[in-house]
Amino acid sequence: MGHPTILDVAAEAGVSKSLVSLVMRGSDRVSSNSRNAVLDAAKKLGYRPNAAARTMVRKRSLVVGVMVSDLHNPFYAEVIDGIYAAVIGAGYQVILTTGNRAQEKESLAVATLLEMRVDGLILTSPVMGGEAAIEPSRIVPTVIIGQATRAKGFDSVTNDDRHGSEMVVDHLVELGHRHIAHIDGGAHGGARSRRTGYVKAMRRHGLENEIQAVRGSFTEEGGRSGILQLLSGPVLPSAVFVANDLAAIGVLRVLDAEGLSVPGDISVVGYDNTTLAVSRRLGLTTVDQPRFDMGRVGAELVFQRLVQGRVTARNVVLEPKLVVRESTGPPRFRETNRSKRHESYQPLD
Amino acid sequence: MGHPTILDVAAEAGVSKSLVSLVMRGSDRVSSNSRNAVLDAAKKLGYRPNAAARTMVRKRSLVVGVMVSDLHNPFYAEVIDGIYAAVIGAGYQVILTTGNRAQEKESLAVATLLEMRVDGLILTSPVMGGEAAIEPSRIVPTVIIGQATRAKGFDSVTNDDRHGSEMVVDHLVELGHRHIAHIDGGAHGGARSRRTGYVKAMRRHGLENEIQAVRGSFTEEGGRSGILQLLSGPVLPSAVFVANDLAAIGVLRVLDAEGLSVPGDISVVGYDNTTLAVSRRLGLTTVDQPRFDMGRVGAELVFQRLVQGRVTARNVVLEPKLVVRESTGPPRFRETNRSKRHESYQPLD
DNA sequence: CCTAATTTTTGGAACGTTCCAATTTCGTGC
DNA sequence: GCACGAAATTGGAACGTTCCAAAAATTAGG
Repeated sequence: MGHPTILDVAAEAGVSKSLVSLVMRGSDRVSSNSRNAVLDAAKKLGYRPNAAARTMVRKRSLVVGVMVSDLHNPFYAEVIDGIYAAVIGAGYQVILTTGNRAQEKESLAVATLLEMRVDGLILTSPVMGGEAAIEPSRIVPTVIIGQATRAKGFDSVTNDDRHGSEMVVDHLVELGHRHIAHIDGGAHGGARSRRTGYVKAMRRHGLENEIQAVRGSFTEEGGRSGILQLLSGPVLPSAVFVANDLAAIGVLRVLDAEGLSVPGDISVVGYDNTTLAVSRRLGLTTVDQPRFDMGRVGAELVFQRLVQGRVTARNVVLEPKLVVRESTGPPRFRETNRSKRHESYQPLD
Repeated sequence: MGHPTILDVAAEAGVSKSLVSLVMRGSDRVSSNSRNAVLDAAKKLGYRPNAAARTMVRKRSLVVGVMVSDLHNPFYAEVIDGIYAAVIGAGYQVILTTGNRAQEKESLAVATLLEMRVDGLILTSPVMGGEAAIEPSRIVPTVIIGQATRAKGFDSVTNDDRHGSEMVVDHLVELGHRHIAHIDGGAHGGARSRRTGYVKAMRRHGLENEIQAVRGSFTEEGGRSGILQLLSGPVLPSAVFVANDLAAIGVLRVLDAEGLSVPGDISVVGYDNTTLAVSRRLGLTTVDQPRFDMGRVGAELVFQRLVQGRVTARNVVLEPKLVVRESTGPPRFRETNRSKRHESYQPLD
């Protein structure tokens, strides 16, 4: 005989199953006598409500499901913290599954959640992109976190990659840099915005002709190959803005091997403020995404649809924050020198 | 109107609900005519099985629940990979919850899983220790990963902390070190075994009088305070074995600030082989726990109880692996010098 | 073409809750 | 001590599946 049921508790307490149900749901229209009898019986038998049965009859589970694209990336841990805060606060539960960065595993993970009849679904940067949300969003309020999208049926929460990049360039310009290069993150969504922000800010500062963006990727190898490209060029930039921290680590490794000092010879900036950025010797200047808030807001968007019945899609963009550490500093040569050297290339300003 | 049910599909396909059920479960005693009709109808209506209903009538969910103590620690990500591999391979599903290193949240996370009627439960190093498993294990096959226990009703999977520590000492001795200090991890379970292994190995090498273990913790701050203690002592050890990588990072930071070179002036070893250990400039020599296998074996233990009906508790201890990187090297002075200097303290050998 | 054996299909009961309308119990005022 | 309203309690239906015994359809053998 497996789990005791509400009926076992009722028999033990000498009341009806309905009364037990009432007590379990915390109703206040139960005499304290009965309540105690039921509670005692439940404890004695080790009763535990059966969520499956409850879900079936209520037609909702009071659970929000989260598909985490990559548990290896501590980035999502904090997003999940934010999700938990909002979801638990609303009296719901959270369950997680992971797709481990593989498309078919992600699909399976989402399917599992949908079959469990979660009342809301949160997807963190699925590899298959916004596509992943289309089908689920027809069934259940769905939010994508960390991937911009302008789709109709679901919501998204992202950080303002473009503005984050602009802050990086502003910071470097303020330090006196002019020749600021960018190693981008490839063709991915976020990568493009970060690149756009870089270009836009450079233009804004009148550094149009100093723009130098090379192809990289969101991996250490991407940073490595990017910086090697820059090193093989005619002029070394005085600062390089790398698409994310991991790639920035790749850059630092190469610079180290080449005997170039950071930030003496060259300043380096990453993006994401991962633990990588704070680890060891040199702290990496980087951009911090408001991860906790991204999770919290994601969950809130779910509840807006769930509770208030909102149906129009919302795409929330949160402000990132520049975190200045030791990998950036003034350029070695007074910038006036450099700009003079380059003067002939500058048509205006 | 919400989800279509098996009855809707049956009506659409012009067959009975039982037949639809049969098809959905992949039975082979269905004519291919009916199968196709049902499959078409299901697709047309967007049918998705209701796990809650299935769980209720079958009295099992085909789900293994995992309570992850700390999603911020990438250590568990790989453990979870191992769990997934074994669980999915067995035709079950995985769902995760997290306790975020807080006792009451862990309890809630476990309760959620139990109410969902998971068929097996895996707990990764719960803060409340083995206690956490006692109650659940009366209901469902339960395994604790990463925390040694000799309890009766459930299983555990750990790495051999003692042997791991011994390997560290062996490695350092082989390099020529004699004065090897240890910064421990506090009163925690694993910390104690690591310390024991250190002491045991030192004795085995006849270095009883070189034993120097100071109190630390599994945090960066723990490493920092530990090394400061050692630095304030009369003799600087030529090597220090730190309780885990995070604390080792703390040690490296202090050494760096003090202008001591690693491994020139002092060798440093961590434990856990986290990404911290490989990041940036210096690779940290450390001990790698077989995380994937720990997860896999954990899941297998669940299935042994679930499928084969094993009832006696099993405590599986897996072998860790020494990973030698650049933070260890021969001591600066030939060891003969040092041992001569210390000869008077050594009664034997 | 009939019968028996086999394959395919079916309806009803069960799973453990919640919901709801109906019933019982309790308390109060006269 | 009775009537009445309020409070507390109750039993049955429903949720969407699986299971099972039984019915229906098909096939094979003569």
